[in-house]
Amino acid sequence: MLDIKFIKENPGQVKEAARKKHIDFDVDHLLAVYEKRKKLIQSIENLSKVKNQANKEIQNAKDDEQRKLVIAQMRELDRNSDAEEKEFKEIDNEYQRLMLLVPNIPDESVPEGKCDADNTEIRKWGKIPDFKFEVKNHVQIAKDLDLIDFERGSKVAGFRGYFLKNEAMLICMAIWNYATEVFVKKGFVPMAAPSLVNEEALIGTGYLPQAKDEVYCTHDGMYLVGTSEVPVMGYHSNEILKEEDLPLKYMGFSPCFRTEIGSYGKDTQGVFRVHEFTKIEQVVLCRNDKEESIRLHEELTKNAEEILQGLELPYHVVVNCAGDLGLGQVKKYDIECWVPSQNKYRETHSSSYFFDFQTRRLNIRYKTKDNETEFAYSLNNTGIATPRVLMPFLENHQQANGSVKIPKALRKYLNFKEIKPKRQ
RNA sequence: GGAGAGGUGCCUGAGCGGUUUAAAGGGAUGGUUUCGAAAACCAUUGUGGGGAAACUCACCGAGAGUUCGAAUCUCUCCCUCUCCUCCA
Repeated sequence: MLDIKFIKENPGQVKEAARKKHIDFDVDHLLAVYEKRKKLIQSIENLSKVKNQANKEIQNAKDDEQRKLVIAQMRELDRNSDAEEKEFKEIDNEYQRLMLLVPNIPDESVPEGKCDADNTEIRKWGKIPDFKFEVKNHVQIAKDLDLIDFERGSKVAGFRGYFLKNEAMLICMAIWNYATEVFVKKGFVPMAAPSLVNEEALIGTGYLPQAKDEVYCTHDGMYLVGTSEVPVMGYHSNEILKEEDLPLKYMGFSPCFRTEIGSYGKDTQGVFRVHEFTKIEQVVLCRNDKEESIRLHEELTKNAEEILQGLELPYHVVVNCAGDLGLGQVKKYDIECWVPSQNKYRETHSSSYFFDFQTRRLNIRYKTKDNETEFAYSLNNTGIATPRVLMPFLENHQQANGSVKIPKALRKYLNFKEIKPKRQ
């Protein structure tokens, strides 16, 4: 959510943001609704003032005669105010609805573009492996080594269902342990967060109302989160934090659920795009300082890169074009890992900052040293998502003999150095 | 799931139809005092909207209702606590 004062003073910037993000939003309509709402509020408040004064008169009335007279006048006033209040409710609903749909302004450095194809690479790490044998994709590797059972997965969980088995499951747990250790060392507070949440948490983070199709909801009006960013951001909702406690850095760990509506036919094989997965997420609240946001954004991105380097996975970082930004995002980097079978990089991480877009919705503020109350700024980035990372993991570490080698960083969490073919 | 008790300002907690522009205590901030501190005393101390300002409106879990008037009465919902039941 943006500040209505900002929208009023800078309608051009908001219009430009909508254009750049390829979002259809009528700024002039919002401002018209806002002005109408304001006039109604003023009118209703004037009436309240008159009524408040009349109430004092009733209290101070010397006799019943006078009291009855004022009461009669009040009844008349009430009759007129009912219609106005009804009109206000309608206008206010419309105003609240529209305010949730105003896009945040992308940073000047965000390139033009419509979709992920227009994202631009800013750096690369790691050597793309040069295999001297026929490369297998991760689905084949998983099948050959009995690591993931997709057939039985779909039997139980439907399309995109899967069971992680044997070393695949152990590796996922090792990756969680490894990543957790990295984040705790960096001062992040590790947190197992709820994945079943109420509507407020999803509105607050900017996933609802506009992306309703992508979220699972339950029969009792709860929702399954697509990322622990949602519960972890909700953690401090309606709170006033202390400036000296900022930045607050959390490592959220939770199952994640995504309907993947709108991605029919994409990545139908394997563990890249599934309905249910597990993710470690970095979530940060900081002061309302643009420079600090930018600095922390780079830091969160580097943290994720460090983990990929530990996993010895070649990757590159792209800056997302404006059309590939979410409603609230100011700027986003995706980190994409090299996938040998596809001969391209695929997204494993997404690092973004929001300024106060989320914290306004969630009402997360802090007291400055001068005792001013300000909205905090928020950021988040993936830490590591499993089993998605198994796709580049299994493929990049595959060996000519069909085994998969385990990178050193994970060895202390596992009692094997490679995944060997199982004897029949 | 069943029964009961509650949700009030930064915290504890009073108020149960008009004197509440929310008592009292604690905390915090400033001041007096002091070589300095503690203690004591004095003062200040919520949020949001409108307005240049004076000022004004709203907010006592959320929403609706009764009333000239609601923190206070009624209804619905949400949440917390205690006990029981069940349970990984």
